Amino acid sequence: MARWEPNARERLQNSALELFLEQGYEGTTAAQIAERAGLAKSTFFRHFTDKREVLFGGQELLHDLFVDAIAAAPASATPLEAAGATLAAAATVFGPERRTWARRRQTVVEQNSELQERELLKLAGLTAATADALRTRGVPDPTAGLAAEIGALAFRQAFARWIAPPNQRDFADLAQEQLRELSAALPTLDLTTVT
Amino acid sequence: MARWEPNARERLQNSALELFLEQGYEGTTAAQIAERAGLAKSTFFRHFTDKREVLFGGQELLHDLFVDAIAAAPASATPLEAAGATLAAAATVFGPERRTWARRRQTVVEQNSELQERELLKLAGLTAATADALRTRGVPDPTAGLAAEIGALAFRQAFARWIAPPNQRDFADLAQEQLRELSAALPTLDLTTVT
DNA sequence: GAAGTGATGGGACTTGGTCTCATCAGAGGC
DNA sequence: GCCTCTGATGAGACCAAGTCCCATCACTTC
Repeated sequence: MARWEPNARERLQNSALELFLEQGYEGTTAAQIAERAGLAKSTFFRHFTDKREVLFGGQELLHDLFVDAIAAAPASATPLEAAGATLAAAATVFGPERRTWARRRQTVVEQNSELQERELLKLAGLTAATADALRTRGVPDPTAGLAAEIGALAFRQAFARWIAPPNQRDFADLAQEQLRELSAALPTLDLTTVT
Repeated sequence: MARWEPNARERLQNSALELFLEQGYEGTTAAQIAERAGLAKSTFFRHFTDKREVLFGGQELLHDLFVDAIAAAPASATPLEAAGATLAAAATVFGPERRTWARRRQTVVEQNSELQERELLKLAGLTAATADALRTRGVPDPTAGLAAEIGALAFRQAFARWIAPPNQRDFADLAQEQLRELSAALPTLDLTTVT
């Protein structure tokens, strides 16, 4: 019997989510999470810088997927099309097998503002990376920032629908639909006069 | 001589900003802030729920200004014009006399991600309130969310320029300019085909 | 002058998070 | 088969954030 069971990181993530659902985020101690995973508190903080971070794995992966997706988009793609490519890339991460996990995670995040703050920071990072990648591609400001922001909005809305209980549709479908709806709505904001 | 010097809250805010600039945010203790303000640590947490919150006063005021500004906008205003009204309302808070304080505060926030998280949460709250106010006004989705998001982007960019060192221009000017630039850039994102 | 109110001080306590040192399993070299 | 090196872990001391409770004191009101 090995002293070290494998996948300590995963075990911590699963134990954390279980405990958060049972006792709430604030009602759960880092030491409890470690204990359920068969580890010590100090080991928890060796794997995650934060108690919050245990719910935010794989953010670097998304970051790279986004940047690569824009770099790989054809030169003929419009800024919003390039942003749409990031959503398609994200769909490879949000497969159907992750949906129930994402749902459970979401119920926890919704109940705690520290977690919402962390989520906003991560999303802001992805948005900034998207805007940078667009600028690298030659898209000028303020178009690059605007396209990234609209992409982020489509991402958030698509994610919310992907997780909404009766839903069975793919993330990719929902994301493209959201982006299409947003782009269709652009003319409705038209600014005729500014005082 | 009164036992309680007046303006405990303000004194704490000023002491905190001073200490953060001298020693950094993480290098400063809540107890130190309280001490410089002539108060006790427990009193600090009676005035601010967080160590972070000491840098985020007056958020409720902005919230109300935003909501009222949209409610007061003429019925003929387009969604982006209504969003622009929130920026004009914000300008009453960001007067020239607050600029140096805002600059100092910004240097602290830029150095710490916890503070950036908090700032993102506050801004997200304002954005959501703006979108809600637009919906109340009869603006349908997704236009309402989109207009609020663009307003928030204009706000962020205007704020950044307002505190950028050589600047002397009013926040109101900069905000309207940013919003105009963004709305002018909208056609450049046009999504011709979505795969 | 007595009672009430509100802001404060002080200190105990829990938990997040850091740091250091010892320990132990496995890989590879001899 | 033994030795050493490495890497993941455990244990515990330690600091600061944040909570809580209770005593204290200035000011107000009756």
